[in-house]
Amino acid sequence: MDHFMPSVSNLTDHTGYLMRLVSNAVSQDFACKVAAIGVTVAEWAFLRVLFDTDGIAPTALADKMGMTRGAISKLADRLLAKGLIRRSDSQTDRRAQVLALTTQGRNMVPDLARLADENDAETFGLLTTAERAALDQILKTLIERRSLTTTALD
Amino acid sequence: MDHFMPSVSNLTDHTGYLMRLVSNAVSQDFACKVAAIGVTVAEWAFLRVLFDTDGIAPTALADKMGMTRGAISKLADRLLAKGLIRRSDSQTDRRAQVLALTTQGRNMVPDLARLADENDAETFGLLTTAERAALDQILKTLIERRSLTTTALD
DNA sequence: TATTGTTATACTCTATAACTATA
DNA sequence: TATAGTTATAGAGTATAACAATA
Repeated sequence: MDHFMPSVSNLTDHTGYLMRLVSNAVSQDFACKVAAIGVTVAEWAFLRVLFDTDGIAPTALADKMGMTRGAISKLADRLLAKGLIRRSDSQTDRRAQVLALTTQGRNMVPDLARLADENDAETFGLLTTAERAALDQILKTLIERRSLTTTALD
Repeated sequence: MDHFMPSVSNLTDHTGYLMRLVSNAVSQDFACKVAAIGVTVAEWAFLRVLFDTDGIAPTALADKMGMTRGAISKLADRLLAKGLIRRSDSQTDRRAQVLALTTQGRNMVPDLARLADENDAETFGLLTTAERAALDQILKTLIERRSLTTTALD
């Protein structure tokens, strides 16, 4: 007499689960590092985009970052309160706004970038050069195929 | 006259950033799928652990899942309200409790596991077999080296 | 009518710590 | 005193939708 054993996959059978484990750990480590400078991970990404695309509209930034306009609005409020960005009215469209870095904000970006470099090195430095290259390639493949082009991929 | 150009790394130069992008997208997709059954991603993991380790204490579960006792307590409240788990007092230690699946909860796990399988296939099926194997291996390496043994890795 | 940006609401997840009851 | 579990608080992130002003 056979028992039909329903095969129930383990959590760790799923690549998505493994990735969430690693990703959350890396993000939390990074969050601790940037917290020392007084910003969050989302704020760092916001500032980094403005570093290249200064004078961007909130809606455009939302598209670029894969966030809603409401979320961008709240983030902008916080960064404004911290004196890291400026919010001004568009000259051409009286509904629209323009977001830009303050001098303080702009000066902070290289420091934050360095922390991001460090964090990446600490975590992924554990891998061989080949493994690391493979991982980057695979992640970029997934991002492309799934059109997760939150921030233009170079 | 040289300008010293401070090199500021891009967001996409960081493996951690790429991974967060992919991981968040995968998790959100999965969250939508399991929401149809009425649970969250964290609740799925909770139920899946109980499926193998029925009758576990909250503190032990917190250790196993890499969460605080407070977080486990809130999760347990929700799962209790949904009728998916049972909470009883330990026989041996009157401070301690025992968490176990209800019949309804146990019956739900294979369905959830199937959704997790599907979600994984949809996302990582885009990769070649070799790429997928490499990704799993690399993630497991990172989890081991960083001791992210939230749930025992097989 | 559609779009820009803000605001309100709500929910998940996380972290810290105060609290009780028991050991 | 240490441990088991609960609860309160707070902040980050996410999502939806109502709203006022402008196009």
